Amino acid sequence: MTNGGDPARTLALLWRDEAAIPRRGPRRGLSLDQVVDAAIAVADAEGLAVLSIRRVAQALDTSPMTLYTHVPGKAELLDLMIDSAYARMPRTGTAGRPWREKLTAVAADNRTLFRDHPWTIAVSTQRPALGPGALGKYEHELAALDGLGLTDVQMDDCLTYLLLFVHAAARTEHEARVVREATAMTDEQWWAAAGPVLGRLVDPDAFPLASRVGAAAGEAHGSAYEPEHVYEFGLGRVLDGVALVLPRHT
Amino acid sequence: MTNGGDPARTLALLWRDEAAIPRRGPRRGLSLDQVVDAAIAVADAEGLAVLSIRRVAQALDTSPMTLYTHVPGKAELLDLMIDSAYARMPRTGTAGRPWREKLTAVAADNRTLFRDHPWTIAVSTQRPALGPGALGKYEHELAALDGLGLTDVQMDDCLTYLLLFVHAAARTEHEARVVREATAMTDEQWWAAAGPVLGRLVDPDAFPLASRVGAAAGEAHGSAYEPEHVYEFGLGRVLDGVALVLPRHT
DNA sequence: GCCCTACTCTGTACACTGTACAACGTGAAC
DNA sequence: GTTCACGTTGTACAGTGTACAGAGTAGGGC
Repeated sequence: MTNGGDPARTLALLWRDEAAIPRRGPRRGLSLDQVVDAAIAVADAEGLAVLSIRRVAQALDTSPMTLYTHVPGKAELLDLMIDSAYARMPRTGTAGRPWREKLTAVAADNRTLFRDHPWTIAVSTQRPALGPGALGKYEHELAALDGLGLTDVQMDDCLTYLLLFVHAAARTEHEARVVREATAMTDEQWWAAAGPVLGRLVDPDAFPLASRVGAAAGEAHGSAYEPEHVYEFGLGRVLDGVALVLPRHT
Repeated sequence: MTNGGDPARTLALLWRDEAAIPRRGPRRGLSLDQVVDAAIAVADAEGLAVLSIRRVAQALDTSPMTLYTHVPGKAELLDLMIDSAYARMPRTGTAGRPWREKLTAVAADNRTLFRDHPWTIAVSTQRPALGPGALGKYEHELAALDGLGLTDVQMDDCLTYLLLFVHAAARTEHEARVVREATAMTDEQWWAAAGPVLGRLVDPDAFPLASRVGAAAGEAHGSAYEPEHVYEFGLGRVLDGVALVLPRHT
């Protein structure tokens, strides 16, 4: 999705490198920040699927091709959007608190990011666009793992693992909401439509465990996936897993 | 991505409901399985981004609109593709082995699925298309958690948690490969291009932890994300986390 | 054996995407 | 004052899912 072209060009944009801005020609009618902010506004309000160059240009009351003088392409625009979202996301201060609280706060901050800007869930973070936002985020999150007796590599491992979980949980939660809105059907309505047909087509005795456990899980949390429960259960297991890596298991 | 229209219609297709096949009209030149298999072949070979109704029709040497007599739309086609992949994925037998081995095998089988059919990573599994493949998969995976003293709800929780991790790990691994191929650049080449520019633009003292830990992690596993390491480390933590849920911690 | 009609197959059409390209006007540097 | 780098813009291309309408086919009822 992202990672468009020349890394050097993208970095110059991310860090607003003054050496890269041209000295000749007409004045620009728009600043880079205006373009990025408009793109974020569109993505927030209407989703990544609706985000298009034409749509952003429309929001800025200019022509689509004008944007290409500010940004090399859509991929780089996404890089800039992500870094801007990183720079503005919450960074809860937890200095002096127990490590479990610190990591819970890091997870919560990331969850807030994914909820406020669901489009961040879908863009790749491989070869991250290392802008000021991404670096500030990484620095802040590493602080939660500092001083626990972990090696540098272990700190990175644990953080990667934690964020992998939060990202995945946010993705399923977001998918659930998208499906609900796209089908204009709650899970209850969906099951009401699917259940009887399923009952007619499939023999429960052929899938005894699936029938029993599926029914129990469906009854426990409202019918299907309960994102809140997935997150709470998962985060608990993640922290338990990390605890065993710490020199003093606390 | 998936979850198109009428659940009843989709279920009838998934279970190949004979009551739903029409009795009148000309003979069809194609079977549903041919359509699904052709779509899977295209997605395997060329990726989900290239998978289009026109492309599948071309592979079957027919016209695009013909496919719509077999399948209501692209969403339902994806449901059918997924269920077919589920039905054919490996199900390693681990009866009588310790629970850790069982869950490791479940994770490995899913990882194999995601590697053999990377497009399965990107399609939503919310409100899963409950076809024979999905049910068989669920039944088999629950067996790995049976008899450990867990409640039904806990069995579902632990399985969901494990699969969430494998899915997320597979996603980052796949993204890394896509980025590498799309940019025609190895991570080393990318860093060689980005590193010096980054060094010129950013002051390491402003991000002390990030600089130190990032460098250590980059040096430990080749430059950036090492998917194999992420998987091994993560799976270990997942199993440690699950262990504490078991009545007898073993 | 015949007809009706449910069905399959297909070409065309619409609104949408990212962005290459070329033409035109602007304004800073020499 | 001239030059030419640069910003702005309209048009164009190849692609997407699928609605719709027309044409041809064959099973069920008589």
